[in-house]
Amino acid sequence: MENWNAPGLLLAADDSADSAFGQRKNEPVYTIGELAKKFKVTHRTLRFYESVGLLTPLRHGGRRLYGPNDADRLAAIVKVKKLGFTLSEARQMIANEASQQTLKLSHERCREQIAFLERKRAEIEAALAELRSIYTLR
Amino acid sequence: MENWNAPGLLLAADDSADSAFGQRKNEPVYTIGELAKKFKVTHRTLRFYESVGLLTPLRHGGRRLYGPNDADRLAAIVKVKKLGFTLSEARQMIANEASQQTLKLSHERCREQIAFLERKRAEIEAALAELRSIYTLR
DNA sequence: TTGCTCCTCACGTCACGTGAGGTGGC
DNA sequence: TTGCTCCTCACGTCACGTGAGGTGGC
Repeated sequence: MENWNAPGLLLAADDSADSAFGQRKNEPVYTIGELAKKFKVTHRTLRFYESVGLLTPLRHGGRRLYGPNDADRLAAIVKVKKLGFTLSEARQMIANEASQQTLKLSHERCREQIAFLERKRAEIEAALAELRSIYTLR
Repeated sequence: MENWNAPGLLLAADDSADSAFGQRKNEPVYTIGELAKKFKVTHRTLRFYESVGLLTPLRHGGRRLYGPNDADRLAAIVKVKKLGFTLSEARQMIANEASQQTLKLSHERCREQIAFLERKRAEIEAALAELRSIYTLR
């Protein structure tokens, strides 16, 4: 693929070529459709993230243009969401970070989330057991 | 507790004493607070279920009075929700049933739900693995 | 001219949560 | 009079989904 960092990997050090808009030059730029496809989200999701200030793409004409910074932020958001956190929490965890790959996740908050997901898993397993008994019973 | 059937158990046959309001006589009646406590739901939830036609309690003055039929229906709703179905699905599954304990759950729909919950469980387990690695890493 | 991708409203969805402001019986 | 439980609006929440109606470049 392109020279873009996969989610979870280190961010290439490039502190010299940031433009006035906070976008690095000579790096990939995506339309909304391209970025949506890359991260398996909808156009609507990207516009929604922008409306709540999580993404701030440039514009070319009326069209949105997403640079590497946007892609990095989106990668972080998607990752945090997969861990079961809300967008508000995502906002805090990726705020003011030089590298979005290093999430602001306290030990305490991490414990809580683990406990929360374990409860959810237990609920799902109870439901599965019940459904399987219903299924084989009939 | 009272002579009310626990969720999941058979419904006592009592087709002789239904009043004009579809409530059996000489059987427990609950206020909204009592029913809420019994099923560990909020007042708001019971009012919401009524607003969408899932429950139809009688009234005494302005106050709601829930009879055994309401309790049976609520037991069924709570059970269906625990299996991960929506309220719309709950409505279909308990519609026009002599006994709410026998859910209208087709083999096909049952399979689908099992598959759905297995996917969710896999997502949760992936998240847990990631969170645990983050937790021990720091 | 036709397709494709993009745009901006703006209401809808799901299952309630959360006040505000008030009533009625012990 | 004070508490307690109940009542009815009605807006808020979360994360988008889903049209409607229109634009712009190949």
